[in-house]
Amino acid sequence: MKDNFEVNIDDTINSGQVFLWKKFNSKWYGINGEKILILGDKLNGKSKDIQKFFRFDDDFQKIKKQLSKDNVAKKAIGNFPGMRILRQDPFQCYISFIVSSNSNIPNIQTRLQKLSQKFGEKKILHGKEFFLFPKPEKLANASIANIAKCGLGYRTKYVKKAAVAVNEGMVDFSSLKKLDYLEARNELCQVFGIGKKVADCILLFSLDKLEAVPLDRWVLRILQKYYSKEFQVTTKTITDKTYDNLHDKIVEHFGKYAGYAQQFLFKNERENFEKKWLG
DNA sequence: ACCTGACCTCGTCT
DNA sequence: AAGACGAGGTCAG
Repeated sequence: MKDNFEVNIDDTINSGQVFLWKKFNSKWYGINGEKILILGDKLNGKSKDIQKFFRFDDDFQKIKKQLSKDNVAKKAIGNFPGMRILRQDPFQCYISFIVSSNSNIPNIQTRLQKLSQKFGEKKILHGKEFFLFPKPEKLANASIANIAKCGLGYRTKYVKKAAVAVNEGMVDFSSLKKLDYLEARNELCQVFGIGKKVADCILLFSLDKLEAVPLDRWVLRILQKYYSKEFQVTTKTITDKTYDNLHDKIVEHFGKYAGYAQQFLFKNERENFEKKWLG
């Protein structure tokens, strides 16, 4: 709680967790489900929404200290000491990462903007126009043809089915939060279009499972580059079984905050390669 | 059980 | 300027 002043908003927004954020006149405006969040230079610690979103309930010093036992992570944390993991609106997070498969950040952002514009509620704030993230019901009842107009390609049917699953109660986020990590991941993977990587993103970024470690191309690259002794990763993509084996070893190595480790390593490596973030 | 290929679309790079 | 390339995966055979 006491080190909230350390939060680096830019680094946090630009770490591939969220996509519906824009900066106007040095203020960030973002959509989190049914809410519009506004962030100035410093966090307004009074707002409950902001506290929840930035996970002020986490003992950040303790987490950093624990992860710093690993030298590579320590360096990444040193470079981005104010980056946090965000606690997002679960439905938005769920759709966001389903839509992220085999794509890059500008692409993902465009798709989500179009979805919001087409199916989300319009709001005017500070004289600017915003669209809230669509409600599950709205997406569930949307036609395949209309969803497809948002440039989702083959992910169209994933989104439709995933929204229906939530709308009909097959997927219930508050129940998932109560399950342990692996049970919750198995549940999410039942949804058409959600594999282990996407499930891990949803769990880490919206369902409080800090031991979730999304193993994407970047993380695999990082493991090859810096952890050839600890984890033998040789391929660009991995099978389901390798995913689980690797995940077990990673949690063993980093501990229960492994998800935070992943985020620091990911951010650091992407910055090395100057990948694009949000505008 | 593993492995491989196909997959939509779009921004970027030639 | 048109064409190729690849991007934070998943599913099906």
